[in-house]
Amino acid sequence: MGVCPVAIDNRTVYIILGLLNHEPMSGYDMKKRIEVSISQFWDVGFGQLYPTLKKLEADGMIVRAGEHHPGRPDRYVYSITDRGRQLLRRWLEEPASKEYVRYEILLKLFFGGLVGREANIAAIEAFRARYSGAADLLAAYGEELRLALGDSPDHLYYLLTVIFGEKVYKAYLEWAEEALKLLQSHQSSGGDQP
Amino acid sequence: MGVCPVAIDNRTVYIILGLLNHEPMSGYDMKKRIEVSISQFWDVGFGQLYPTLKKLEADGMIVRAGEHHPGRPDRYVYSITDRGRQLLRRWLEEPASKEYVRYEILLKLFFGGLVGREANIAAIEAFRARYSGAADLLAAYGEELRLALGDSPDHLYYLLTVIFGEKVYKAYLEWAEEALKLLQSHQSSGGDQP
DNA sequence: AGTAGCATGTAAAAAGTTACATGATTAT
DNA sequence: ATAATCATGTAACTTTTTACATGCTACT
Repeated sequence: MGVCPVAIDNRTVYIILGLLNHEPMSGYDMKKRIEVSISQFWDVGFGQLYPTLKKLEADGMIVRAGEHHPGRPDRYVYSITDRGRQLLRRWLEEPASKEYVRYEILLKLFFGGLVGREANIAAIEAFRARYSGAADLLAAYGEELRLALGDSPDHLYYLLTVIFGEKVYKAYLEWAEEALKLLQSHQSSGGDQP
Repeated sequence: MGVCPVAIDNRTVYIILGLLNHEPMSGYDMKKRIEVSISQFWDVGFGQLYPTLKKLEADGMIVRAGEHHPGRPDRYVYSITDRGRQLLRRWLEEPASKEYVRYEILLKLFFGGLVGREANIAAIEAFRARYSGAADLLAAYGEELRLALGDSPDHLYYLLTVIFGEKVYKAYLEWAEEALKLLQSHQSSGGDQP
């Protein structure tokens, strides 16, 4: 009591607690769950996951049940405790921090005058390729979720995050189209030295 | 030669080189420039900027001209060297890394079932408030840039990054509207303990 | 007299990435 | 046989954030 033993800003903590609040699972399970949904807006690697699990257990936010299947890899299933659920709820009720983004493509375009049209067009094409498939996949997943909305109160919340992705990916693709048109209409002379 | 002395993944390096490629300036100047434009898609703090300047100078990518105004704070103006320009160009021609995003609001909504409607609605309202003003400001800046397109070949590239922001912010706001409507139509029973 | 801006930095801590290490099982 | 998946983790490194430290000038 008194001193808070768990880091406040470490979102890995809350991702773990959030997943365990739904059902007990192993670190490996968490990683898989994260990959198919959460990673789209907040990714977590093994290098963060396993150490954070240890810390959360030491602080009594989660408990570990060792499952030693002889002849198979160890598998430790974690569950959330009441203290952990409290911590999770406290975080959920705090205002969310500002969005954090890093777009290397925009960095390169911002300084794009140095290299000329072709390199910049190629960069935008690559960007578009990254999202044209992803947008369709997300839309399909969104459709599934919309149909299964009644199955669980959580589905509505999952859907909100999927709709976010749908809109943002659509914005990405529209931008790529417009950017390519703009670059093609303004023929710049390229940035190579004479 | 042989070993590359400058870190490959440190984008602060390229932001510095990109700015200096345009004109010589001090670290403090760079920070201000970054704040009004680049920070929207890649922010850099003083704690990264000054140490990176030292390293770039040690590696011969930039040179420092000391300006000791007696009675005023020291001011060191940096310029890019040919080696620095080479490094910048090499980076510009490489494919851009994948976009990196962190949306805490989506994390909270994903686990939003635990706290009930009001907290989630408040989070989305706060998100909307963050961007409704920003979107207008960006649009105004975009208009200026469109009118001044002929003044410099760089303006077209700046405009591309501004259009990106316009589209993405618009997507944010549309999502917020839709999300609020969805939450209000599906009256969930709240997540508090009985 | 106090605040804001100019201008430089450092130190420590936190967060995140990457690579490595181990070893079983299952599918091709 | 070989590759992929299951399953755990550690160590080193890089990156980023936060807080601190200094001191002058100009404005209110």
